Amino acid sequence: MSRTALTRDEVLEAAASLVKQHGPAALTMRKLAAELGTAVTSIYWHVGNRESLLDALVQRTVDEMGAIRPAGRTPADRILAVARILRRELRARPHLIAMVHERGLTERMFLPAQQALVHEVHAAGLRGARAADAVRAVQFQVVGYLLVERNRERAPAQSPAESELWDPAAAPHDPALARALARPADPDRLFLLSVRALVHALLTPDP
Amino acid sequence: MSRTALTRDEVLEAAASLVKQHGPAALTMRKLAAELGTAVTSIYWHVGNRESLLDALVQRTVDEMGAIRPAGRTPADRILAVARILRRELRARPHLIAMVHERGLTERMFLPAQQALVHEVHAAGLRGARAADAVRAVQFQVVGYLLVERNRERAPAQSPAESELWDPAAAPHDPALARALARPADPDRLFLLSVRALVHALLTPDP
DNA sequence: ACCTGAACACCGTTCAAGT
DNA sequence: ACCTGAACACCGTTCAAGT
Repeated sequence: MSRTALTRDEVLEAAASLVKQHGPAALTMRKLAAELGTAVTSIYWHVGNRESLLDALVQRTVDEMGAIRPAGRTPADRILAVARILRRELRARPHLIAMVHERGLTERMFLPAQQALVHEVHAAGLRGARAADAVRAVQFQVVGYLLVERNRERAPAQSPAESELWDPAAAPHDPALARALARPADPDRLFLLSVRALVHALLTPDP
Repeated sequence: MSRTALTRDEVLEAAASLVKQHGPAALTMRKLAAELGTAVTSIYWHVGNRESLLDALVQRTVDEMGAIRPAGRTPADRILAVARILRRELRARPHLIAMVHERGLTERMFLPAQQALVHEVHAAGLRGARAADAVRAVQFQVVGYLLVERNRERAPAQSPAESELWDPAAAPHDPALARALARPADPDRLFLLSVRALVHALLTPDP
């Protein structure tokens, strides 16, 4: 009896900390045991195995995502607010998106956001199947954007970089465009611009 | 001398086949060696190590993505065609997207598409930084959508499924909307709808 | 009820030795 | 130039044995 009794919560806490610091790949049962000062096999008693340990971690975070109360004057503004809130929440948990997705909990995690979107789309006057399409289009766009953004951050330096691909000679007709593409993208601005454009189109009645 | 001489190409071919069938995780050096009928260590002589083997595989596929020649009457139609071509190409290589991304080659792989988009956005009258934003917004949307779609397919059954989350009681004001959200999304339709909406907004001059 | 070490079947990789 | 088996350091997991 070298330490106070190990608890399941203690295991989850230590595992979450390892994942947060170095990503899910760094979470090995042996390192976790070392961190906790116990034998590897004790962990199995508390959480079953590595897979259900990760499941529990993911479930925990999904539960943390509470209701979403977007601010804004118009439905379009509030949809944009939902998108920003989602982005902020997910960026605070950088390893989570992929883990949640792999475990098939994405829809569960986005339910609060989806409900907020349904509300706003309804307020904007959309009904039935058309409203459902709008909700899903926004949801896919936001989640997709976050996946791309996350992957870009995680990826090592691109080679060749966009800056090399777009030297002015590549677009002789529009050097300003070439310069703009050679500069790194501003993810914040591009996110807002994209969502705003999509929402605008979805909420505008067809001609 | 139990077999004809092993070549680097032969190794890549066998590795590609393993990845295509069971995903990158199933590609172990030992299984690959068994498949080829050689000692594990022979593979190292030809390709260095597992990581550079995967690099070579990815590089190979990136090279396969040639120029993109979209058809259509208007720039908007041709941008939509670019999006469809990208979707088709990437869906033909289901394990590739993530692998390319992890290796930081996404921008390289999308260069042909990016050039096609630049051309169309220019044809639509956009210039400079505004054109660059439009190109990137479409690119992010398409890639993001494909990542989400891919993840959905790979993910096991969601629990609870959307159908359970959206029983009619959940949206008393609009039962048609609830029914639509309870049905599984049609990824084809949603993709076209989303891209069309975004492109429409990006190409329309600001009010 | 909780914890342990030994053991098993898998990895990727290195290296000295062969032809 | 090419191939080999032995060996190392790592995995996740099981299990019989302890308290």
